[in-house]
Amino acid sequence: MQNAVFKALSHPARRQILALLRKGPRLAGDLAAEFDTSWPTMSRHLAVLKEAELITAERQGNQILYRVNTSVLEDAASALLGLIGRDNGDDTLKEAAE
Amino acid sequence: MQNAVFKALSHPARRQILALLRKGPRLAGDLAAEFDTSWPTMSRHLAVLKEAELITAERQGNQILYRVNTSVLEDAASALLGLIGRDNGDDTLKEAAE
DNA sequence: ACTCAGTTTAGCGTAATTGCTAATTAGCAG
DNA sequence: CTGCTAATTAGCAATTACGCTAAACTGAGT
Repeated sequence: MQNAVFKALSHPARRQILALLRKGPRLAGDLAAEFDTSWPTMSRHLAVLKEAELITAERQGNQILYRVNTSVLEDAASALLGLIGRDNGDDTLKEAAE
Repeated sequence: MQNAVFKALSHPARRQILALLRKGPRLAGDLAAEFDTSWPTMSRHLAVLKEAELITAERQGNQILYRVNTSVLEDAASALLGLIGRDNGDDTLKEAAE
C-alpha cells in the first residue's frame, strides 16, 4: 500500500535510516548506534519501514540484517514524478538514472 | 524544510489534491467539491500543502486559485532517488544494483 | 453598511504517532 | 538448562494529526 510508504517516509529518522542503508545492508544494532534515540524506539522505526516494505530483515544468527528495498523506493519516487506531470510509467527510472 | 514536505505528502488526500492540481491550477471550491470531506477539512489540507510550499495560493476576487509548485515536488522526488543512490547529481554511488 | 458566496480559523473529541523504560522473545555458547 | 547478547514487544504519557461543526473573516455587489 502506497500510503504506508509515504507515511513511513514522513519521519526524518526513518529517512535517515534509509540513507544509511543506501550504502549497504546493516545490522540493527549498528543502525541503533548511529542515533540518539533509545534502542526500542529505533526498533519501532525499523518495524514501520518494514511494514511499508521499504526495507527487508534477515536473521543472521543472533542479529538481524536490514537492507533497503530499492524497488519500493523507486515506486515512491515515481509516484512523485507522476504528480509533476512528466509522466513516467513503471520503468522509466532506469532512463532517469543517467 | 524538507520534513514538512514529506509530512504533507504522507496523507492520501493531500497527494490526491496534488494529483488534481497536476492537470492545472484550480479553485479551492472546485477542489473541495471533489472530496467527501467537509470544506474546512479540505481547507486545512490545503494549508498544510501551502505550508510545505508544495502549492501556492493566489486570490482571484473572492476565490482562491491553487497551483502546484513543481520545484518542491521535484526536490522531494530527487531526495528519494538520492536514497537509492541513483541520479540526482549526488555524491557517493557505491554498489547500487545487485 | 448589509448581504452573500467563498474560505479560513476556533474549538472539540478521537485516534494515531512518538519515545521512553521495563519486560520479553530468539538464538548461541557452555 | 543457564546465562548472555541482540532485538522486539508491552505498557505508559505526551504530543500531534484528523475531521467535524460553528463561528469568523474576505472581497464583491447592492
